[in-house]
Amino acid sequence: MELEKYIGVIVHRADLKLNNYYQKVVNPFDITVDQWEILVILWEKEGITQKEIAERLYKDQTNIARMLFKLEKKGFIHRVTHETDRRSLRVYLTSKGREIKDEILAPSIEAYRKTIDGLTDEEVETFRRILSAIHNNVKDL
Amino acid sequence: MELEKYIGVIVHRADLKLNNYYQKVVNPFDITVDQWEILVILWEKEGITQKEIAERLYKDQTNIARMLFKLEKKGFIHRVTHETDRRSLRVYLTSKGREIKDEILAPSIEAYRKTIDGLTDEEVETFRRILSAIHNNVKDL
DNA sequence: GTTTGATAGTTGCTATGGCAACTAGTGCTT
DNA sequence: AAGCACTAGTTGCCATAGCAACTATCAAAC
Repeated sequence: MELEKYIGVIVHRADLKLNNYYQKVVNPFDITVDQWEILVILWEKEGITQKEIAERLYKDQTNIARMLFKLEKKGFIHRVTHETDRRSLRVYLTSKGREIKDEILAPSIEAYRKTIDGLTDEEVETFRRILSAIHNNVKDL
Repeated sequence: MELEKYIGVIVHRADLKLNNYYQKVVNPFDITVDQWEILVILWEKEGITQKEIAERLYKDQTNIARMLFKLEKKGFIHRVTHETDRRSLRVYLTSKGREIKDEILAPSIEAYRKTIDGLTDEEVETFRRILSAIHNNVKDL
């Protein structure tokens, strides 16, 4: 069976290019795409724990912790021990972390627009639906 | 804008799950998914150079070299200097590398089937077409 | 035939991903 | 209150990804 027939193979290749492109978009802000994802969550709601961020992003708690460490080192966020549960850390934005929210929005939307260029709204919706179905098919296997 | 609206984000999440599932399929053969991709190419044609493998897989030559090193260490392939161009290395399968070809085919096809479970042929084709369009939209940006 | 530019591959660095083992704090049970 | 299972987070290990700098070789120009 040909390599390109496997859905995983073509999705992986597309993913790499997409990530590559998105990385160029967020590069000027001195963050990575994954760090940007964390910031998006925090712009929505501050004070959540590392575990909650991991769940919200469907990512490994281990890596969230490491990314947060880098974001903290770069001055975008800071972490404080949870008042009632001293195992947990609440994550808050610094002013630097809050400031780039508005700056990054326009290039982000522009990136989204370029990603779906030439496709109809219906095609994009169809794509989302089928990708979601595929995702569901393999997520618990 | 919501995180899940970004195509790159949802493609990335799906990619991780797909890779995770495919990894479980090839695990019994003591290889990773990316190493399996290299083997698929070699089952098709032996004696090609590392550069050719990288081009065929749209991957970084650097990483192909490292993966080949691991495949060699595990005894699946061996490399010999090109007869006329001593900079190049031709990659060949060992008997061990050839043997797993047939063993791995059935589980691979089964994995493919599970991936697209519940989707019509037309939906799969549509998905391939739109993914390809998205891929093309970002690949040179 | 020597210089010069291009090419194949390697090494080193930093990024995330996923897993296992570990620490420290929590909370239930007795 | 002592014991024990559970949980949040960290550390270590190995996987790929992408980039820059490097070595060795080739090939074309002179």
